[in-house]
Amino acid sequence: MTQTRRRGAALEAAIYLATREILAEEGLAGLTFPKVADRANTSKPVIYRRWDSPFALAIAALQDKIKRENSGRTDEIKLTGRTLAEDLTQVLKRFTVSMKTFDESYLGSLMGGLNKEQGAAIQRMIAEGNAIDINAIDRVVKRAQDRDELGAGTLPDQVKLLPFDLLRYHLFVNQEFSDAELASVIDDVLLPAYHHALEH
Amino acid sequence: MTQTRRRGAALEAAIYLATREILAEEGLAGLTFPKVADRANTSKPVIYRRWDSPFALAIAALQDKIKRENSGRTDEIKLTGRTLAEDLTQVLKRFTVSMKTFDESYLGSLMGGLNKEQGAAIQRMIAEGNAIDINAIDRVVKRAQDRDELGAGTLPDQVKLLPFDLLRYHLFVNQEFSDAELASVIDDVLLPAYHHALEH
DNA sequence: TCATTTAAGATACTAAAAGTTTCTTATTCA
DNA sequence: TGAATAAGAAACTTTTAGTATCTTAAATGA
Repeated sequence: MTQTRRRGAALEAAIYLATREILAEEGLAGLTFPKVADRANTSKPVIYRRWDSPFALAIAALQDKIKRENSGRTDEIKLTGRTLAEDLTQVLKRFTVSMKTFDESYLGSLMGGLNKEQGAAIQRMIAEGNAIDINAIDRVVKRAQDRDELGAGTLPDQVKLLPFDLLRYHLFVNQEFSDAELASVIDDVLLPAYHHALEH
Repeated sequence: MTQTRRRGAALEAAIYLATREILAEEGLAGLTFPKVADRANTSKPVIYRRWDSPFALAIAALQDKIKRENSGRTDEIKLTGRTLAEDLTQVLKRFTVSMKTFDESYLGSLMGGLNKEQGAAIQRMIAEGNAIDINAIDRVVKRAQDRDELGAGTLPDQVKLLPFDLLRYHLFVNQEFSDAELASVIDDVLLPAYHHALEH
């Protein structure tokens, strides 16, 4: 057996990696210091000396990953599109990519302290809710068409679901969504979108 | 001391209440049977006899609340608006209300196995991200204005943040967001909204 | 109303996991 | 090469989850 002993940055890197693996597999609820020490092939005191709580370690581990894989901020992209649509696509695609190493691990790991089957249970509930919400929008659009406010045709499902997704997101992250903001979304986003898709 | 002993429905109601309180305060990670028994002024065996896991109890407790406070489905509302905007407002306001007793407790509690200060830490990160994203959209809009694709003016912040919020939501709930869907959001929602707000 | 059944609750116990202390020894650096 | 620093092993304490047993209150029904 090679008598080697890691320390400093190399040791911390191993601890962060182990932490992220446990987070991915078991979520925040399953993240304990003994498990981390075990998985990183080190000992408990090493972990206890450095961090105060599993949550603090989780934050550190994820920030470490972001630092390593820094894929750039959305406002530092070189924009090369020739149209508004192309520029928006560039920004949002970059955002999606960086989110996948950020939110997915970061918020995803932290917020979703769920395992596989638990996640599946939640998925079903969301799917049921979506069907109901699409229905609701269909009725609203039908009424608008009947009174000749909108032309014929149908909206894409994700356009129908957009306001519900948006409101749910704000509830998730505990951000207030005021009546004024709701009115703005309706007036500034939904109405233009509906009229664009369902012109006379 | 009154020698009274609850059972059946009354007992379960107290257990559900205790469960929801713990969920709200400590999240799913903090939900344990002994804590519930203690808080509901009953004993551990009562809980262990009825449920297999804290997660199962959490689901039951939240479904119980939904059953009690059933505020109706969004597609069963009596629509009375005289315009598309009014109908949309009715649907989305009702959604917001019912979400507050559904998602907020339901998905919110389950997905966010976080306590108060942990939630606050996440809040700060989101706020930082938002500033960056608003910046990115400002640059995109500026370029479009420079090439005379859009007129003068500014978009409301929540309109700028909308696509980012939407993408984050989908990552949260682990729903794929395909390139085609992204393109549809840009073409069918964002472009009409931007043109509407920033007309020549 | 009283005997019988059912289920709640108290208590003590077991098991497992978290967290701590102490000491040894490998690594680093002057 | 020797002193300082930090890693790792191991034994220990504390806490908490989970279980088993028994007593007794509440419901049921002849």
